[in-house]
Amino acid sequence: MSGRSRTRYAVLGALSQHPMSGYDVKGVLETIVGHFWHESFGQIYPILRELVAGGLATVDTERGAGRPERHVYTVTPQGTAELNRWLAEPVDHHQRPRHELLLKLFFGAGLPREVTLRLVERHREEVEVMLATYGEIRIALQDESIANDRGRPFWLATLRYGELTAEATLRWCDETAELIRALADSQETAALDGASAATGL
Amino acid sequence: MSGRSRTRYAVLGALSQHPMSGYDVKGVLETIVGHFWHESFGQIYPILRELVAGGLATVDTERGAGRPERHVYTVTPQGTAELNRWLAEPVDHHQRPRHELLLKLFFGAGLPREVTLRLVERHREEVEVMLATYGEIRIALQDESIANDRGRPFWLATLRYGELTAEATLRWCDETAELIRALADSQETAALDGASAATGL
DNA sequence: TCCAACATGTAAGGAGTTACATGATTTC
DNA sequence: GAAATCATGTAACTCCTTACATGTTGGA
Repeated sequence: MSGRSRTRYAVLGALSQHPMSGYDVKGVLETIVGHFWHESFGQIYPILRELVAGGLATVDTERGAGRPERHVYTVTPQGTAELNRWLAEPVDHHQRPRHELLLKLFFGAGLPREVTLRLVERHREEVEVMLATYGEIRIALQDESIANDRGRPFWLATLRYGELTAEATLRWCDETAELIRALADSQETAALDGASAATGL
Repeated sequence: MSGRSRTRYAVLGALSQHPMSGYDVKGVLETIVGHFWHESFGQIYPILRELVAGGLATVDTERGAGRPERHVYTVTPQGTAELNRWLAEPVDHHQRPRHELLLKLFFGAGLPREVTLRLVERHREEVEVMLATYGEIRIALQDESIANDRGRPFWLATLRYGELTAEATLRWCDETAELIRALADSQETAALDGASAATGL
């Protein structure tokens, strides 16, 4: 019932691909969707229960000899309707992001230049790793088993979003690193004066 | 004491600019920092209390005749040390983002093309608004009162981040809208067949 | 006269993470 | 024999938002 938790829709969305277990839902959310969404088991399992209680999904329990139980969830027509209703709703633009690096830079003028530079360089490395991950996802999406899936163009679009913003971020990192280096020359003495206070020693 | 709440550092950061009230902290966080950070009063006031209790800040209460009380907080040297310690720490890369639009697109292949198109176009409009806001912030940062502030280059850098990623997003929106339109032609019949089921009617 | 801005706080509750608890099967 | 993967769930706790409660000053 509750407010604006989007977890139920992420789970419903995963199930809409094909029936699967809670463990599988987590897997889907971690791999292809992982670069822009995530859910923990602590969220997924209770939600699956709610979905069944609300008639949006059904469960089948598979028992292999001695194997752990496997609960396979299937979306009902009501579940599909509820998912599609939400998908068509305008995006809730209300949640503002929190970007820790930017916060650190914003208040980091008093730090020695190597420290802020390091922050930016580290971020650059992480973005490079992300870009590499996108490359892997792109290869996975070339698999012929999904070549004709009607979802594929949209999956590629979400990937493209990651690539374009990552590339922009890379450019920003280079620009900003350059800026900090340029700043260093004119602030050399100030940085030295302030170094001990700035690092709190 | 707690885990990884960054609220205390955001507040400490605001106070590090100059002594101010809780109301002012909110103001700072909403204006120049607003495009990449936010805090609610429900967080700010308790944190200010904690900061004083922990010796990281001090309070002065201003009483104008009949006016509401104004509590002005000042960072102590320990507060500055604690802030700088955190600022120099590598960014906690652990928090993955949640991008609602991408989630909707990812699972939205079954929707009529106008619906997904609308989602993308709406996003484009919002990004344009953001870019306009950045323009206003840029003008505010040209004010001569802060022209010599050593923080200014860093403030401009955070702004630049917003601009570069917003521009990349704009490009993505155009590309994706084009893609959806192209898709429509080949999926016309499928869209018509599935329209009633897709909208849940 | 009313509204916006200034100003401070608390309480309830929702959202989400992390750690815990448990155990089988498969692969190296 | 160990580690990774498959598999399900709960409990405690943190974080954060929202709503509530209250009151002043200044401008349109």
